[in-house]
Amino acid sequence: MNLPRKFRMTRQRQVILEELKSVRTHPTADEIHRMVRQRLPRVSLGTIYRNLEMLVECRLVQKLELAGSQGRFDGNAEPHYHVRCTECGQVRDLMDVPVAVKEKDFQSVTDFEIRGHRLEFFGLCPDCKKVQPAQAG
Amino acid sequence: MNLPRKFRMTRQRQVILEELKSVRTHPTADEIHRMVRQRLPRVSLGTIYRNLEMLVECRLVQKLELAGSQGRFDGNAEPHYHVRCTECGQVRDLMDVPVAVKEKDFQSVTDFEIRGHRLEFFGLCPDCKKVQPAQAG
DNA sequence: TTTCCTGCAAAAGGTTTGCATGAGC
DNA sequence: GCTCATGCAAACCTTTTGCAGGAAA
Repeated sequence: MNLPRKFRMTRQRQVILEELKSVRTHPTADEIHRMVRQRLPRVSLGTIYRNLEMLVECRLVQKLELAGSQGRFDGNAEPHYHVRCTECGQVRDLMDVPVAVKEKDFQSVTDFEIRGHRLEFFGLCPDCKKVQPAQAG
Repeated sequence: MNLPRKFRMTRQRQVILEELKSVRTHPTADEIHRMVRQRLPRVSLGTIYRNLEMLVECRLVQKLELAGSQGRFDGNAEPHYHVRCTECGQVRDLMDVPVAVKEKDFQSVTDFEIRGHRLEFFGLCPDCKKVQPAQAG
């Protein structure tokens, strides 16, 4: 991993990145803190936040600002969509989607200059689907 | 406005709803507090939050969980999309969009049961566009 | 040996909650 | 009069920040 010069590759930074790349669960800062603490027990939550911010800036990681109070982080910096389970809160990737949102199609109905978009699906994950099978209220 | 029985129509509740319906700016709780305080000077922020939560529950209002730290509220409870200015933070409606996101198209790439989606555009509002006209970094 | 980075702890925002008083119905 | 709702203030939760000591390069 080559960071832009001026940044140092510290042990904390390296472990945060490794842990984040190793999961597909889009953890919160607090969850990352718990993961990293198993390898570096003295790491502080402040360090997690500062490093995540830097990794986002370097485009090694992306921050997901989905519904819900906490920010989540994705070790895959490529733009892609997500589904969130409204019951248990877990977030998963939507890869290889067959269609795309074309920003051009929406440019005609606004005087804003559109530069990007964010699409998030919500519903029930396989496990929560078993518990609430049908279209409950 | 007919609230489900058990809820009372208090002056505070009425004014909050009126103010929210009177604007198209999707204000934050704090902004609503300031608006309502011009008519009810002693209203507290806690009351604003409690009432907004209740109005959302009654589907008279919708809460927008867009990027950015604060929740925003929309007096139009019909589902529709939004654009947010990345410079000044203002949020506007996107009405009469020519195309729609079809959830069915995305169902094939996930084992979640999709029940809804959220689409948010971001870019520059007309005013901020004047200041940063082109594709600045 | 110069910066940058860390751990710690406190502060900062936004939102929620406990409690005694006040007001719908 | 019975509840529900309010104002106030404190608590809460997530994220940010100040600082003195520590470690990359």
